[in-house]
Amino acid sequence: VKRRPTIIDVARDAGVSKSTVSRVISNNGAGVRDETRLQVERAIEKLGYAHNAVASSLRTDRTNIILLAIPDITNPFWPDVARGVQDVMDREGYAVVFANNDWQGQRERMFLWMARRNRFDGIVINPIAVSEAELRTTAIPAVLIGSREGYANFDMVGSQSYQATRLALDHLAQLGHRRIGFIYGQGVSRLGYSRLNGYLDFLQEIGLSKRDEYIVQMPFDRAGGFQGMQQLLSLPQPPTAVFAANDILAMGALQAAHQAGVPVPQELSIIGMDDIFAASTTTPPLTTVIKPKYQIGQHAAYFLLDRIHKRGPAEPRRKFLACQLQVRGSTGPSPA
Amino acid sequence: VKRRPTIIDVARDAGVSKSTVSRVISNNGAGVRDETRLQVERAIEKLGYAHNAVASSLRTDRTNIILLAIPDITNPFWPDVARGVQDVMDREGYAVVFANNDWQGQRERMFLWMARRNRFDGIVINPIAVSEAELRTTAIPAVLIGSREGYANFDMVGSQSYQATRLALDHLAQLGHRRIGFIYGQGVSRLGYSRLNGYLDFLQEIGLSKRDEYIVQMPFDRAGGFQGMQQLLSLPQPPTAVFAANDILAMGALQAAHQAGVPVPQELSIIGMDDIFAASTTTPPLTTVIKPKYQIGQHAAYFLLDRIHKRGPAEPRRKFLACQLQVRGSTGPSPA
DNA sequence: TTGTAAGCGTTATCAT
DNA sequence: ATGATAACGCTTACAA
Repeated sequence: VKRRPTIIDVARDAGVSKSTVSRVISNNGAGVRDETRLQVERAIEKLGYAHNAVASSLRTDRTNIILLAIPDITNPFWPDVARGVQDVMDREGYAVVFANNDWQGQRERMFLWMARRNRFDGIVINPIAVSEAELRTTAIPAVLIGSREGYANFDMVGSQSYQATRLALDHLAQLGHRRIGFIYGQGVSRLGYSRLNGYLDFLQEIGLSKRDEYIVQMPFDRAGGFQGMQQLLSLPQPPTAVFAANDILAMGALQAAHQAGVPVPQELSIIGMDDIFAASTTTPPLTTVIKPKYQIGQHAAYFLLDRIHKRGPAEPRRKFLACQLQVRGSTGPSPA
Repeated sequence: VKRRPTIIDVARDAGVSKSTVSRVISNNGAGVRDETRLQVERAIEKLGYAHNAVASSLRTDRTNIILLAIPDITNPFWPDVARGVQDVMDREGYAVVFANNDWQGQRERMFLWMARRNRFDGIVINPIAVSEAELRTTAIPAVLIGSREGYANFDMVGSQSYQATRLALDHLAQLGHRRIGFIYGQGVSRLGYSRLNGYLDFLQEIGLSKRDEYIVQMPFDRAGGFQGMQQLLSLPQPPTAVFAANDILAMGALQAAHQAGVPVPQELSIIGMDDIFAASTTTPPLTTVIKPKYQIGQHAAYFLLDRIHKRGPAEPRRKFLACQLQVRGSTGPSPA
């Protein structure tokens, strides 16, 4: 029976005390004579010693693990954000693990509890069901991705989605569209509301009346976009342009138009949001609004680091990055 | 200054010993009088006590966390597999966290070290760079997803990809195709080799000579498929059918065909592999080979649980699930 | 059924 | 620069 070696075994083999071994390992050798350090390193090598982070965490109360909680790993929006988070966190020595909840609130809670029980050092989350109070009782520094009402005490990083909505709708209006549909996702959250508001405000501003049948809410995935568009196309007077709350929905919508034989953009314009990679490869390529995904991830990481190290202002911070219109082939002049 | 409460605080408040508190928490009350248990539970509630899994793990040497290491979170193949793993692991009380390495071997290693240092209980991995030896020194029960040469000591779960390749090529051959191209991914690994072999064997069997210019290796993503197809189309005598090693590549290829104005399937047939959701929504919808993704995940979890609990056979186990042809619109009779 | 006490493998404090 | 020693918060024999 061979136990895993501990620093005590290493200390014995190197002929020093375990404190010295610990110094070599965690302060990477600061305050240790070079010769001694080498001795210890040789012993570590020889015994195949592996640092026990669990014991270390118990003592230091830090794990160097960050949880990134997202609803839908299938949406290519997230990997870009994740890269931003990881690139920053990596440099600071944190590992970022993903927690995908598949739009299930229960799963989201489960992961939050796991993070708490295992004393993860921070959380970056796009919340779907968890309340601010729950997030607070987690007692782990957290920053939110996206814009949410009712999380006044947390840092938040997202994009200017109201502005982004306007960008999209303005584009359609300038092309002469007057019958503009809107497809957005349901989820348990308020996600999409700022876009819905942007949509409603805009209609009013340019003097169009709201038509309830032009607003459809569907599951936040490609199939949802597909269904949503089918529903819009089945109307006696379908819209000539459709704004989808994200590219995934828009791609589903585009697919539905294809299947129904409606030419895009000649008879129907479709615009999305996010600018995921796939948006550029549809037929026709999707007009959309570019969201600074990677930067969102980076800023979330910066905020989180400040929280973890208790530096920076105590009040919650907000950062909403600007978006940009990306015109491609799925939008064109209104047929009317 | 308010410390986080420990079982000692709870014990004091409830007027019992900390062993009793521990029993209430971890054996969920077995061997504790109901009355005492209630007392303890009240104290837990009152103090807002949260179990410290780090301390617990140090003692028990178990964390109840499983690492799922994958190369490319962007590929919708993985979420389905992940769901299979999670659904099984959930029931056993394990949390599954994702480690996405973006095809970077260094990242993969980093996560493996994290899993080791933090004493994760198991690993499900689709390895890209890490060797069997490295995986072994991790000293954590692991099972591999996919079929790989040179990991003789590990359980492996995947699909019958050689058979799957034949399914695809047979379909093309029956449609009369004689000039069949092959696009596969690079990655650092041998991934795709069984498919390459299947391809070469098949050509030989039906009496076609291998044409090197028909075999292209590209990055394992949509852009790779796009480029690969461009390359094939630029040949003096391009293939009439292309087999792509997965749907992502196939979708990129389809896109390239569209852009080049080559009608699919009239002048060019494209077949993929995996049957990710998006494959059914391209124009035309993609003919592909269905892989039992969810089941692969489930079986990997079963194997892993057996390893963790040291039950089941000691020898490495293999499970390769059968695939199935899914004919859609992207394949048709050879134009020749 | 409950309590006592000995670890688990570190890090941090204080001497030397 | 190094060593002794006391935590960190929990689980688990063993005893009562």
